[in-house]
Amino acid sequence: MLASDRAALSNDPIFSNLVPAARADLYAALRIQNYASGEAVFRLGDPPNAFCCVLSGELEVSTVTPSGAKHIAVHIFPVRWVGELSFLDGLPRTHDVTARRASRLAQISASDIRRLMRRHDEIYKGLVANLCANTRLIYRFFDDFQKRSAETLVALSLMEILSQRGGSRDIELSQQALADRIGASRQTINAVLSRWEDRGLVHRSYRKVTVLDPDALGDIAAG
Amino acid sequence: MLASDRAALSNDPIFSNLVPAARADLYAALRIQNYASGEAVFRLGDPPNAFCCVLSGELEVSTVTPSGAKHIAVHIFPVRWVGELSFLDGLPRTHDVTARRASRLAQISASDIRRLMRRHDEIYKGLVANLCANTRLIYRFFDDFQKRSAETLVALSLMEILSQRGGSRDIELSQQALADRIGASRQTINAVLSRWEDRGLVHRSYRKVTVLDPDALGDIAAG
DNA sequence: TTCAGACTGTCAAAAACGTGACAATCTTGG
DNA sequence: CCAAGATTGTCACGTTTTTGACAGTCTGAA
Repeated sequence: MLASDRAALSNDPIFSNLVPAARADLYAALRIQNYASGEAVFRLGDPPNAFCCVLSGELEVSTVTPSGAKHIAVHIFPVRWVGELSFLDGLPRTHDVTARRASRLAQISASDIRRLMRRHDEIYKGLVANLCANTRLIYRFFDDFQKRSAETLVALSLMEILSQRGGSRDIELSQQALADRIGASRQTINAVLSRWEDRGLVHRSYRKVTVLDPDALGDIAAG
Repeated sequence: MLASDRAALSNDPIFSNLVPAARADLYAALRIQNYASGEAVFRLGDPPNAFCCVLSGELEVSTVTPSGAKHIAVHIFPVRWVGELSFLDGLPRTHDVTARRASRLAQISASDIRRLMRRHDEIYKGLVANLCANTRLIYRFFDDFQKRSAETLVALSLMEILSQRGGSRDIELSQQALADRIGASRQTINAVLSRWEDRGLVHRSYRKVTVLDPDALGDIAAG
């Protein structure tokens, strides 16, 4: 484990203030692993293999629709944990989870996390807290996505991603990826971004959108 | 508590096989209450007042969109519990919950459910199990709703409701309620149901849709 | 029983969105 | 460096869906 890994973990909102005994056990179970861009972390329908924390990089949580299109449910940035649901109910994975770029993950194997959940109530409660946060997020998405124009949905998605990773206003997503996230066509995304660029709200570049006027985008998202 | 209430509770998938001590405490905390059609059970943003089990009737879980339209996230039928999320993370209600018809609820007050969660690990785990089930349901909705035609969405919703309450094939929802559930206009719902009635798949009546050919509807939902 | 309010059936016009196509541009691996 | 593959910009066309409107029907409460 690198110093940067420790630094990342210290910002973990779920487990950063465990009692020392639980923290020691948790950290002892961590295995750092690098994933290449495009590499699968979990697969839909699989029994759970691990509980993971994104230390750097970015994960994509997605499914494939019956017609073969990809639907991206959410993007996950450091420092967030993924994969608690299957350990809390014992059922298969609900989504594919893929590294969207070179990413560094702290993983706990299935047997270790089950042991840790049994041994330390705080760790069990950490998984529950993570599930609560994810459930609130998905509820909000589900409701926000109803009866909204493509323009509003793009604004909502960009604002959500900005809020997940403060700092840069660059959003490194292709127009196709944005389309897969909101269930629109690439051309519609392109048209929306074109209009916005003309108005000076964003700047388009290759596989990237730079938000220039977050307030205006927020207004569109709220509309 | 009536005999019918006890019968309903014995079908509860979450708490029906608790150890006797926990079950006795849980049942002692139950307060049966009747709600009139349209009456509010929870309200979005409120601190949690109770954890509830629908014994008879039907609840509607909804939010209001910025434009004032209602979005119905899900309908809840007997015997299901609602309201665990706010007790697990201590945050406000995510949705309005309303009785869609005269309904009978078994309720546990906020202070009682918090006490029971602390005292009986099995009861805490019951809330977690309920949250897991609800989260899986909403994940499935969120993914299923992407890139689908209104016709497919109506079929999906009808099939989901049928699966929640086996038995009758009557679905007592107005066309407006169906529209609010899938984020479409009432006229679109009407057109879809008209087409289906012509083909003999459903029968329309006042505030009600009767499914005549569930297999054909399932095929449409899968498309 | 009656009546107000809710619900349904239907239509035409307009807006939003998807599809297919094609050329130009950018990135990446060999 | 170069070529293959991915990404972008843009267009025309067709389809789906929304919107607004209005008349007729049904229900539930007074």
